[in-house]
Amino acid sequence: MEGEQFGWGREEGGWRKGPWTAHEDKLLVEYVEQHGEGRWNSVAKITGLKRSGKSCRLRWVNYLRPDLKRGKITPQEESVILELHALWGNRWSTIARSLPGRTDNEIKNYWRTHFKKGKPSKNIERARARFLKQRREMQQISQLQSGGGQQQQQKLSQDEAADAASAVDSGHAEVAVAPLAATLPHDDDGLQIMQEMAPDMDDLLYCYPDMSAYSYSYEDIIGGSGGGTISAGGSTSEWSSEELDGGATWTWGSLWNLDDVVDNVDGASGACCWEPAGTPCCRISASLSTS
DNA sequence: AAAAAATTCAACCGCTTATTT
DNA sequence: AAAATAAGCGGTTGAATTTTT
Repeated sequence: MEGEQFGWGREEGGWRKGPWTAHEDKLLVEYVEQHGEGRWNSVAKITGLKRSGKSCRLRWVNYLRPDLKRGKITPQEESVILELHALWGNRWSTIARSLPGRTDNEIKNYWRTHFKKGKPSKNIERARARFLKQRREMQQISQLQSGGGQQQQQKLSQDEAADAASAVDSGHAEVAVAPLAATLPHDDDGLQIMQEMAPDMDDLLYCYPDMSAYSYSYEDIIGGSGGGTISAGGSTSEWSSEELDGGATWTWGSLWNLDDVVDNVDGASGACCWEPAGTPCCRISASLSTS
């Protein structure tokens, strides 16, 4: 008999259930090699495997298929997921069609564990905490050395952040985003946090090393849909975000790709607006550099 | 060091849609 | 044309693993 594995691998109504054993996988793979995909109910008849057709199909589609991509979702794939989820909602299989080698199940799991509203990813929260802490420390240091030749970049963005803070009261925020620097904090997925967009808003702008960027926005900012543009180096990219299943208290702000923007782009800028009356709009102006 | 809490993700369920008989 | 069977979809579950206390 093949490994009567512990756990919930059980028999029920004639069908085996629970985790698949290596031997079961082998039987299924051999069946597909011989008969092709489909006709899942005959797997049991032909191979003697005690699994329902439904179970066989699932195992093949989600795990055994040779064209599956294994390993972690890449930052690029993540952007696609975010982008398409904004567009299509929970149409996982539709989204999966744009991600070769990834299954709807995998994408659904990824979304739920990383972006489910009201539950932003631990990684991002950790990175945020690290970022805020570092910023606090920086402020203390620059107070101690007040007058000293502190990094211009830092000064600049602080000044502009102050501008933004006052602008936010009138419903507008304009914030400079500091150039990408090696010292910026990053989270475990390789995200780099560039700068808070607007201090009053609980909102961060994230940027990948490859210069694709998106922002996450938190509850008190938004409850609806938004959209806007960001442009740099002569190319403009539009973005929009739908409202999540009515009355969302949390959603990501949007994303934009600067994929086609290369080399020392200065003065990238964009604007976003959120629909529900009374919610603040913010204008983003970024200064990005790839070196 | 151990226990508890949190996270992950493979696999399940019920329902819908498509295909076959 | 209708019933039966298969495939496909999305939400949910829970054992195993990882992280935190």
